[in-house]
Amino acid sequence: MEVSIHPCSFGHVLIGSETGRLMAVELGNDVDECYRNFINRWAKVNKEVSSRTDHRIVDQVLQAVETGVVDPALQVSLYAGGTWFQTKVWEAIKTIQPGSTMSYKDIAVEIQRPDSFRAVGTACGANPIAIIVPCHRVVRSDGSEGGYRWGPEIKRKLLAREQI
DNA sequence: AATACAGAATCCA
DNA sequence: TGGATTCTGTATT
Repeated sequence: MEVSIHPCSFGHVLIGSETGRLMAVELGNDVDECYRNFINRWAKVNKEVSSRTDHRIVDQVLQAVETGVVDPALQVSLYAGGTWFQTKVWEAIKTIQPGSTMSYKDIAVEIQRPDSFRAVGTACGANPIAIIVPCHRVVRSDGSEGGYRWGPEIKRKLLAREQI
């Protein structure tokens, strides 16, 4: 996987890609924190890391991070390192449109496991592709925001800028 | 083997 | 209105 780290309006963002597809997006306050998050998340998957950069993907991700608009041509891979349950959750999250939200319960129903809403929360926290897989659009069924792996402030900012 | 989580429905006071 | 109880998948201890 080709990994690079860039400054952005949320601090720093780590971008990982492989064979032309986006594999990882991590946030952090500085380069160290980004890389630590990345290592922790991918510890179980034996992946080679190179510092080569896929400029096309980096450009697409940086634009998405800064504007919230994701280039439809961006190829994303959800199938590396997650359990079956997590993969289903991420697939469901990816279909949430900008400006709209779903509850953890909604996601659970969507993946045919209506009682696993609590586990859905855990799976969201394991999302390897920040912002592009819009786990910030998953909120509590009572209307409150719920938690966020990279800090509730970022979740609030992301939701606020998408309000139609 | 037990606990802790980015949640939610239900029961009971 | 608010606390305890139960449910679920994973990681951590």
